[in-house]
Amino acid sequence: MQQSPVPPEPPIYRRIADGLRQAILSGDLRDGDRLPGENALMATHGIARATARQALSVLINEGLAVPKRGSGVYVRQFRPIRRHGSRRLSRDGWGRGEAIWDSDTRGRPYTVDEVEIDRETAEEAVARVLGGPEVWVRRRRYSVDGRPVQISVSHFPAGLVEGSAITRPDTGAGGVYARLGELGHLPAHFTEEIRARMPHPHETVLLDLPAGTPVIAIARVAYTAEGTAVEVNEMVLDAASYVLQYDFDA
Amino acid sequence: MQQSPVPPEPPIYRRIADGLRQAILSGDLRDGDRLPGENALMATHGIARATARQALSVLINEGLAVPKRGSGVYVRQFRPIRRHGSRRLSRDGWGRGEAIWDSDTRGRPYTVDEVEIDRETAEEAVARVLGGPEVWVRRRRYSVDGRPVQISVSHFPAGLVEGSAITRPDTGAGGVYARLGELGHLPAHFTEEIRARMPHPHETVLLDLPAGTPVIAIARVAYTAEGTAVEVNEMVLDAASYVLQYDFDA
DNA sequence: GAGTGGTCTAGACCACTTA
DNA sequence: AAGTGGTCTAGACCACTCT
Repeated sequence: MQQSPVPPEPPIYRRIADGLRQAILSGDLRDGDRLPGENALMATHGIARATARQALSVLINEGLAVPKRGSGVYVRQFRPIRRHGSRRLSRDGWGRGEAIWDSDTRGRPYTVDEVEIDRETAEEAVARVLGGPEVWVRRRRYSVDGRPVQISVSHFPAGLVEGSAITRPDTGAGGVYARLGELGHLPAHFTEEIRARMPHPHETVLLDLPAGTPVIAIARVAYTAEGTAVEVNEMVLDAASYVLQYDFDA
Repeated sequence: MQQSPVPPEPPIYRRIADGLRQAILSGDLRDGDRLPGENALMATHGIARATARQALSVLINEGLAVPKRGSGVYVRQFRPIRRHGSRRLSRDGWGRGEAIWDSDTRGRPYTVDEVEIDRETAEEAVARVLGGPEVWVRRRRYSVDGRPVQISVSHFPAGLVEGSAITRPDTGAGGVYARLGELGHLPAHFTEEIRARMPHPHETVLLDLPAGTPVIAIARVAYTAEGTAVEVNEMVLDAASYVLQYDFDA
């Protein structure tokens, strides 16, 4: 007897996860809806508890569901903020200015906390770009609707900003860029390097991230018109809260 | 007796995961090294197998380790490709042109496969941008060093490219943009929207992604100088294989 | 108090890799 | 053949949420 090559059945936990994913992506289960819990899955599929948990953990690690202790597992909500990088100023919207992805374009108010300002010795990569290891560092965390969405760590060459408002909590009107301008080092060019990865544990805490949420890491360098690097800003964003947009010419 | 508030000990599996993560991040365990396996963790910590697995699964879902059946769990390797978005042409490197993150800047050769070209009815968001649902679609997959790193799906307005080489596998010298130029629709402006998320199952297969790897999704729209959208390109990148770079003016 | 998810034990059989 | 990770069962105790 010739056996035709049968595609092997996926394991039970995966078939269950596939069904639930389908229900979420098709819209049968909507934002915030409760998924069948461990007990429900055990009963309806006749499986052990560990197997039910495994099925749910697939969706949780995919970022599609969020577990809430003592309550249940829920479909994850999603409403990203749009962050503009290079924005072409000469013409505001090309074509109809339509975006591919939905996002919340209203400028939702954000709050800043966890402000820390220190004089430090920078790590090697930052020191290399800024031309020396002595830096002032401004750390802060941004929240929207009371939920943290971004951590930001800015580095400035110490010799350049020493004594200025940049080394103090309140930088005054216009913020650090206005102060850099007054010091004769107005940023004119930017480079942004972007990566995505799973968060480190301390980022998970600071951004209150559920499992299955990647972060977007942006390393932004500001240069003066003369080409001097005057700021290195390392940002870590909750990937579920952001859409980045860059507009540029060919 | 007054109890001072004791910080609760993390669970065993988490303490083990923390230790292993520390070993990885500190460099004690390097790229490709083998981690202690399930049996080793059971013996040295005196725990059940499921607990050892849970500890390892933390690192796997963080993208720090990769399991290989029948062999072991290994520290994940990492050497991203640098992809340039808007590149400032007038001056090649600002400052010393130093980058924050390591990356492979040599232009490694890539291969293209899974090429599919079809005439389709586009989904709503794409149709809205392109001004109609009738499109030609070019799907392809890029690999570097034999490993898939990117999926790309390009949409072109059917009425604009009908009959041109864009509707055929071989687009000729200069590729689709050269052909668009000949048709009088040379792209002059681009918009890129960027998101990061965990991959969908079919993306996991196409990109051969281990657990714990996010993807970067880029939706790129090309516009002519007149502002007509002539291409919507939706790319999905293995986040572990890429650093995106954007250069722009203030 | 009942139900939920979080952690953990002690087994079992399997497919796969390595030597 | 021995060792590895992949799947699965059948229990247990806990902290937490909901009503």
